[in-house]
Amino acid sequence: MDAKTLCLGVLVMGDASGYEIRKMFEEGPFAHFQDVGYGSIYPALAKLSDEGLIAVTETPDEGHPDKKVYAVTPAGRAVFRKSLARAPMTDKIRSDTAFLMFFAEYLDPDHLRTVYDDYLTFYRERIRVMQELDPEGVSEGRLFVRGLGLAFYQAVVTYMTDNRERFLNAAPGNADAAE
Amino acid sequence: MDAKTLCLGVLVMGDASGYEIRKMFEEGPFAHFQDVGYGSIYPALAKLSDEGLIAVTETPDEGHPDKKVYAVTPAGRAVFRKSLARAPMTDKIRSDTAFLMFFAEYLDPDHLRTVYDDYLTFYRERIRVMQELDPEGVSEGRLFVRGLGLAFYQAVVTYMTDNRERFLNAAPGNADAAE
DNA sequence: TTTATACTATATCAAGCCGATATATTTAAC
DNA sequence: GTTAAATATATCGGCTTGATATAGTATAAA
Repeated sequence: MDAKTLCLGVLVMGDASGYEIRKMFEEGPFAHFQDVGYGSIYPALAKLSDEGLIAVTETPDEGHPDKKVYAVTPAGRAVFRKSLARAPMTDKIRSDTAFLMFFAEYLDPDHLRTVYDDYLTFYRERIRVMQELDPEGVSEGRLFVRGLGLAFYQAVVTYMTDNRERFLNAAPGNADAAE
Repeated sequence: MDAKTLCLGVLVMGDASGYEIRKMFEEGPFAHFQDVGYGSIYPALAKLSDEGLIAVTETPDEGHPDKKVYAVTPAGRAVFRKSLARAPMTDKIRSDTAFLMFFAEYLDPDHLRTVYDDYLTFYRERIRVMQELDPEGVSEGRLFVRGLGLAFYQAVVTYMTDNRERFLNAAPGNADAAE
């Protein structure tokens, strides 16, 4: 999904600024399966605005300087619906930590242990935060996707907890460092 | 991880051509947690070559035309090890399918069902392929990462199998199509 | 046998994305 | 009273992505 579609998705749920859209992907409901940064959001909003798919309202007062709140237009809603009607492309998972663990034998054992435990801590914390959501009034889609995310994070934590000692001891550590 | 490090990683396991490197990420042992295409691989190999981190051997005969086989140099091995010594950045998961399911209420129910079942089929097949690997002579790191991948794919399949009927029936379908 | 399809193999390109950075105000903390 | 964090918009170079071009080889079908 391109940045334009992601922005439209956030806006069909309610008006938002570029900053607020970013927060949705950083900490909000999309954080565990999509990401888009300012460098994509602001150009996307400009293009969507040009195409008449969203409308902007500038609010100069209200504390912060020149906040621009965007709202999706009926045309924007139609375009968003059409985007969803297409077959989605396959998932993309990029885990540098998995790549690093793949090469465990090339690593200093202490570094491997640190990376391993930081990774576990990160996902345990993420699960904790996700479990806090109050399901009251939340859409079926959002609840389902949250459950899916929880299921696989929990699988990762379980696997890594169960195999921790075995893996950290089995990895020879710095195998051919003196080559 | 940038394309250069990913290429170095493949090459420390054994000499390979650009085409063979690509296959490692398309179908090989890295397929489920990293991806890199020709558009990144060939420029990366050129740069690594310039920097003396890999050496190229052209084999004009042997059937195919001008196949270039790359081998990592001692300097390349050192650089690769240093890359792994850094703290890896957090995982990036981009699931357009999850995004689509988040907005289930905006979708045609038949389309949602099709996407849902295609997704399940895709991951069931991926699990089947991953389970085929013969663990004989495979490194600890590779076995661990494969187990991790299997664990979370299985979690996804289990969750989606268990919640299929509930979700597909609960999603109202085309909720506000006539707005 | 010829034709078509798939595979091996390298390479480039436009469009778009990513991470970092710049700028500036406001709120919160110490 | 000062520092740090949060709010807020925006840009930029470098890199990645997906598509495309090119071309020989192997395999299978007609």
